Amino acid sequence: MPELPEMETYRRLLQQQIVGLTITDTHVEREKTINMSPDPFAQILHGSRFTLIDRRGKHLLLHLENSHVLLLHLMLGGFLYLGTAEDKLSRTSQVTLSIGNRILYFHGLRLGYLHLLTSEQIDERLSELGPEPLAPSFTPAQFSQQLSGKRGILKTALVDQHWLAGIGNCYSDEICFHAGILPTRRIPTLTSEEVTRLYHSMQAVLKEAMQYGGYMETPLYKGDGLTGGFNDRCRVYDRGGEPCLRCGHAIALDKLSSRKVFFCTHCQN
DNA sequence: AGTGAGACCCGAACGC
DNA sequence: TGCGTTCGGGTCTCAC
Repeated sequence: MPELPEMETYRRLLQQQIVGLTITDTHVEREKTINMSPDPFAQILHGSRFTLIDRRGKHLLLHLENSHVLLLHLMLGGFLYLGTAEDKLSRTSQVTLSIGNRILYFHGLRLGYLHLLTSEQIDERLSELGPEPLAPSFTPAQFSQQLSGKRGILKTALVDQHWLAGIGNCYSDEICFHAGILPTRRIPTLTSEEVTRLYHSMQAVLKEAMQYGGYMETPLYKGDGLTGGFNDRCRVYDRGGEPCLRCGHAIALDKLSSRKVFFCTHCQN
């Protein structure tokens, strides 16, 4: 579901929309979503100001001036909405934060969570994540070196958050399609030329998706013209049976350890 | 090390 | 219309 480009879109927009503003109220409808009782949660947050919105992999980090950090993972189906009290959706929003004259809704956090942590706890929690695919330090040589130790299937590696942080089911398929390489390939069979192509496709696909605001269906706020612009730009993901946009052959849908894989057998090999 | 299964959770989609 | 059932999907954990 929400992957790096979606979370990065949220990061950019929230950075503009809520940094500098103060939390005036909190509501927790589902206690499991947070990591403490609602009372201390409210006590720490109430009156605190957002100083920075950051992202690591698929996690969003909302930094507060009291040195605490809200760590958000949307998992599947989670989404955010920044609106007024009248905008409250009929579906449950597990946590809401009142910020200025608006409310930040955390919707659909079924398996997702919003944990309030200290900066030390954050470092601990995020230390297991692999490198950021778009970090300048993540070079083609680094990518190639990481792949060289692996014998498994390409897609499995791409979606492994410990190995590389931020890519999920959709973008792994989109990247492989862009590179013309089957996601089901065994890593040792990849030539160095193919590894280089994969690296550049990863950069291109993630950057394009970020530029168009990712594929989230709901805008972050009224008038948000960015979020979801990548929705109809997916080339293979969720297009099983539909014609490939490059060659017209039907997009194949397969399963790889209970995970869907979409690819074009004609354009990818 | 890689792979697969099961658990987690609940809205959505489906079947009758 | 409405009730019950199934399914999905990221991540963690535990087997093999």
